[in-house]
Amino acid sequence: MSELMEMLIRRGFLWQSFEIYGGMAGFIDYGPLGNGVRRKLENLWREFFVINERAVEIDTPTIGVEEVFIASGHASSFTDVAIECNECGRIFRADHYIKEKLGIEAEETIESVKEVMELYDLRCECGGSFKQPENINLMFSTTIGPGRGKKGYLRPETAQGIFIDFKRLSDYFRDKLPFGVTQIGRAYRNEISPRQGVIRLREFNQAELEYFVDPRNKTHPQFEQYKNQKIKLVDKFDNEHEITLNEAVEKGIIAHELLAYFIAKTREFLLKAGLKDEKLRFRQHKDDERAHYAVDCWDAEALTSYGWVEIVGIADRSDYDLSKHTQYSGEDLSVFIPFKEPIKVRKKKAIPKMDKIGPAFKDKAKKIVELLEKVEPSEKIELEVDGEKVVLTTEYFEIKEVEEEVHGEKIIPHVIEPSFGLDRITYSVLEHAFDKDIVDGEERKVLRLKRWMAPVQVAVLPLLSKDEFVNVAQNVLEMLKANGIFTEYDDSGSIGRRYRRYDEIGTPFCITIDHQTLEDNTVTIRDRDTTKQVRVKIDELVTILKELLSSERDIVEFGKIFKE
RNA sequence: GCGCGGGUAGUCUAGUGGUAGGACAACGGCUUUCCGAGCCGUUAGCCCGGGUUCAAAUCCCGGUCCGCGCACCA
Repeated sequence: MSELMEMLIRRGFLWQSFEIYGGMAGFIDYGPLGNGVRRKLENLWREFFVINERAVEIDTPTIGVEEVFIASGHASSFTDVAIECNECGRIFRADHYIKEKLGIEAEETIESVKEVMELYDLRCECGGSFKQPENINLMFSTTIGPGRGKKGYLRPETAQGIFIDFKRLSDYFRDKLPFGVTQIGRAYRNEISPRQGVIRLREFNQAELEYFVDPRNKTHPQFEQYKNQKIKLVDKFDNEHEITLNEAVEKGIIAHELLAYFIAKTREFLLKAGLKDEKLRFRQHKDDERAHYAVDCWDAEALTSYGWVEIVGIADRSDYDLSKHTQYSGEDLSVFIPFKEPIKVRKKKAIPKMDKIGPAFKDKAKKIVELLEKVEPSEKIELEVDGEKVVLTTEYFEIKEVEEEVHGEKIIPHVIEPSFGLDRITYSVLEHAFDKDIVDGEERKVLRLKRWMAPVQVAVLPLLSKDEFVNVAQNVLEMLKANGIFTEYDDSGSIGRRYRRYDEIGTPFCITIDHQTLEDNTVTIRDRDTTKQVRVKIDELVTILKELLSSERDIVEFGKIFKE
């Protein structure tokens, strides 16, 4: 185990879930400190992607009824057909294996795979024969209600909950594009072989923004502020670029401005969270790598001890999801976009002759008239009414040219989705912050978190655990807590030992109550990164700490240096 | 899922069939104590299940977790 993981477990950032029952791969518990970091990351995310966008946050169930995932395509594309060798026991994804060995594009169904296997006498690399192909579904399934109940799945992404609520959401935004909807929550994937602790989990935390736009206008008013920023890009042909976002869009490396905007904003967010710029890059998905719903996708990747790890996916999902849900639910999930000026359109229309249609078709007449409205008029019109074919000639309608005013059009919005893996980001932040240096000739472990990301922001430490120091320290502690600062108190062990304790978990500031405190009501603030101390009045402590915690200013600006 | 290697206090580690030992950490105390000081004391462990044996941390089987490789990762 890495030195970092050892510390994270020992100090209460992360633990193996179900540990006393032997554990289960793919699940982790956030201890007090890890949970603190993740919460702070979530709040930072809200600041960026909810408050500072035209966006809202919602919360929908983690269980979804089967229909949702049939429509979304997860029920089929999430299911792989697998074949297992009788001899060596290896399992392959059938379609991949067939393509690799035979060069055939096999359909991903059991029947199709079976056919190909028999036809070509498909064998394993080791020479063994294969068992019957089987479906492997990577969603967790469950039953809603008692008995046979209703089939449901644990959601593999939070996004579907947003798409399903689209009508309500569009209404909430008064049908005006663009708008964004976010959700922060758990999602579940029944990974075959979860590895690398935090990196591949079966239950994980997502923060997703679904940004609905007019497909003809994939721009963003705030793009200005990012367009001249240089960024590291790896395109789908593995070419590396270091160019401005504007150029990337103009050269067609990034499909459009809106994707570029979210790439830039994501980068800004990740840097603010504490990821190191030199360990961050954006990589475009290759054509065969993209999810079934995506037309273009860029990942933010962080360099960690596990290599480059995907931490954010920024995808253009086009109208895939809304169209699918329209199709499967029968609900109209389009948005009416008015033209600036209504336009006049001359067109031919079939005007029904009610006195003929009524007697001839009786109860079907009403439906026929409705359908007639929608079809291209011609001398002879064929319609399908309740599964029955009806042929109409000009006996039943006349063709007229009419002028109509059209005020707008219905379109299905496209959706741009920045999707964040909070667990991976939390871990990457911790790994990038983990450092060692030498203080007074001794090695020290220090977690150089951004101040606003630290789970314990301030530690209050009496120099001696004697009543006169302890009493003052307790008062300072209460004062800081009352002002919303995450503060801990510690009087156990020598002062040096305690500084090390808080360095290790990334606490940016230690307040020490010493002999001089008792004389003049001043305390020292010690900076985690430099170990410098300044002396300030207790009365000014809250104001100074708040300023320090929300900025990167140096403590020496705030008081007399007590110790270099 | 397959193969290989591991699993001993919170952490690291010694222990090849015969009373589980140490270091660090944590906790209590002593020491006028500003960068992991010292001294005394305390808490705390053989991954789980089965088998072999008079006797299993140790040998065997199965499971599980961790690491690595293969496969998988919409």
